[in-house]
Amino acid sequence: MKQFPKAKERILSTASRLFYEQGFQATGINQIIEEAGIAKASLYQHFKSKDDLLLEYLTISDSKWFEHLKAFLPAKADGRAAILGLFDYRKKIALAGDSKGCAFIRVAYELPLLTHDALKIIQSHKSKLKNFIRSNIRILDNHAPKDAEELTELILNLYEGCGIQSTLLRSVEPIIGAKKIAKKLLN
Amino acid sequence: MKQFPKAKERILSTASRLFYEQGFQATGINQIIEEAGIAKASLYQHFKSKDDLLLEYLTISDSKWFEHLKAFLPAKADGRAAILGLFDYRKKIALAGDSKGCAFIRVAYELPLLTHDALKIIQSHKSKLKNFIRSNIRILDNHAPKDAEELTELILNLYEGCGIQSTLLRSVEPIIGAKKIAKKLLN
DNA sequence: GTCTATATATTGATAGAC
DNA sequence: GTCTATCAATATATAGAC
Repeated sequence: MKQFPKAKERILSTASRLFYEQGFQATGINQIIEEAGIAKASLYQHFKSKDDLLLEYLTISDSKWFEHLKAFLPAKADGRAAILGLFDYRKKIALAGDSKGCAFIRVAYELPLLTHDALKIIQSHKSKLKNFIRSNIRILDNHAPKDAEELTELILNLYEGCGIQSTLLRSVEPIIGAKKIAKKLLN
Repeated sequence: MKQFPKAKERILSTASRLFYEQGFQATGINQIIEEAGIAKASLYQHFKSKDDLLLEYLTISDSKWFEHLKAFLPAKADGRAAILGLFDYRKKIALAGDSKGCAFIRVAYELPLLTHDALKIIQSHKSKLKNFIRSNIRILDNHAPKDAEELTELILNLYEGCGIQSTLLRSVEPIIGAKKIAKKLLN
């Protein structure tokens, strides 16, 4: 029988939590092993380096984010409802006590000299987000493809912009306001 | 006769450059003094701590940002031209070789447990930016105040959103696209 | 696989001479 | 005000016993 939770999983979940709450650089290996309750050598048994831990953190955060979005949205939400649900999703996360904004933006802005691998994961995540918006715009849009693409960019920027405002102001108001605007844009 | 540049100024400009290029935590006191060409004790003669250096960096960046914007915009630009100029300003900065995105967002996202003072400077900066947009919207807007405020938020989110996209993708295309959209919104 | 103990480098900050 | 020398703490990472 396998232990639950296994050491590797405990390390990864602890590191993920700390990376998000404090930032990557502000989180030391020592704090991770202490809070995970394992020895330092055990961490390096499972992860090559701290950077390796970051890659796994980003990979898992990416898949979890979309899983949770899917679980959050009403089963048959598509088109307009799906896009508006995206703002509700952001609002829900922002309201969850200790939100620090988008985890991927956090890492990208903290580490301007990011490794190629880490940046690729982040860009891939945001690309999938844009695809999500685009495909739902196309469902409802009866305009030319060019207009649909422009609306996609507008909604995406509105979404990212309100996330920034919300994080800097420590308030959900920018998200609420952005959703109202999105509602009109999608009429 | 005073030296030029004085030690304090050399420290601050070196620290500012490194904070922006590498991030705050990734920049050590040792690197700052080495590149500034002064002794460590001299740094602590002028600045109480590294956090103190951060506060001065943010304060100066704030005022310089608006100075440079003013200098960048055509003398009589107001209303529509001023807002579109804002996107050109962002584009110009993004094209300047080593751009790492908005300095204030960088700090806020890197340091989620920011001191009250630092966060206040950042929020103040973004508040001034919103005021800039709002006042220029009001010049051209003949709608109700409520609509003007909504348009202000939309433009602000569009501006911040394209900054994020541009930084993550290492491309100016999101800024160019956002300006096109802004142009239509302001018609 | 997990542990203790250690290695080496670097961190932010200070004491005290000049 | 500027310097050299040094501080204690912490960083990431590894060696080797069990």
